[in-house]
Amino acid sequence: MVMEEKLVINELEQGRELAKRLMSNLKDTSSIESSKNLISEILSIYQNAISRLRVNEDDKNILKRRSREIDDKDTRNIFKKRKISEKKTEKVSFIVGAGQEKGSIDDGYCWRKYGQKEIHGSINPRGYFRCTHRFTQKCLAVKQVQKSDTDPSIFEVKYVGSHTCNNNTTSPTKVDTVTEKQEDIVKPTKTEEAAMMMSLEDLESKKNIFRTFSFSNYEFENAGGGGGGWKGNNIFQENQLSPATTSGSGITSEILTAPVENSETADSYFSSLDNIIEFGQDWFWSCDI
DNA sequence: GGTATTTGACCAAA
DNA sequence: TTTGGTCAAATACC
Repeated sequence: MVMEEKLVINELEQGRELAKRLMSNLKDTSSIESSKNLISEILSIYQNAISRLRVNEDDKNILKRRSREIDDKDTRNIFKKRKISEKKTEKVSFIVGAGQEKGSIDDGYCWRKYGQKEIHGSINPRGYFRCTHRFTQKCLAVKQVQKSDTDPSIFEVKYVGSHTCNNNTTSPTKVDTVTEKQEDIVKPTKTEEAAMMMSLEDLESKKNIFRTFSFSNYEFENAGGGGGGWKGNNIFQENQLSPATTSGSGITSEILTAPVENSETADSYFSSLDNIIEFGQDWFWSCDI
């Protein structure tokens, strides 16, 4: 690990410890001054960490440029990564609720598994699914499901192509995707739409927050094979947002811890945090908390 | 027996 | 040559 990264981790750990102390302080209303000092320290530490990361990013960009120059001179020994498909895809991260590691994911459609592949650099294999009605109705929808390396409770699902079939599973809130004008993009069910936030090709963005779900009836790690794992009671259950950050296979999402009293909470929470970091503690103290 | 999953082989992209 | 995506025979389940 690079020295700079160690420093960042160290700073973030300090921040975490201070936040813990702050939390205990806040229980005691008499120590408001102490709490303010702690928050100032936390903000300062996070600011440092962010600055370091930004400097690192600049360094990486320089290295990338140099690397490209070298590539131009000699491309024979450099492995080129497969270009991302130009087809529009939709990537969604799902969190499987506690005790549901072998639970299921239902998105309102019937899927049939046609392959599984070990992915270079990933611990977990990627499952390949196509619409059950591929041959009967020439539905070309495909999806890829992979368990997150960093958090086994998270499934990363990539949809490719759109459903042209009429049939789907039992989801009563299913919307008709055929009528949608979004070519090549799978329209999620209304249940999903109401319950999650999706990101298109921009999952690196820190403001993309995924609402999370638990599933039933999805046999991702099919132990026994056979016997229709996709039919039955497909119930989406909305979970509380839980702290998790996933990365892997180029699919990255951030899921934020926040109370979900209403649907805007997570967004405003992140937005506030962002503002605090961007504008510093002066802004912070000028706000009513 | 019908249907779904598993898994090694094959192919194309980079 | 490596890797990701798909095919299809073998296998398992209902």
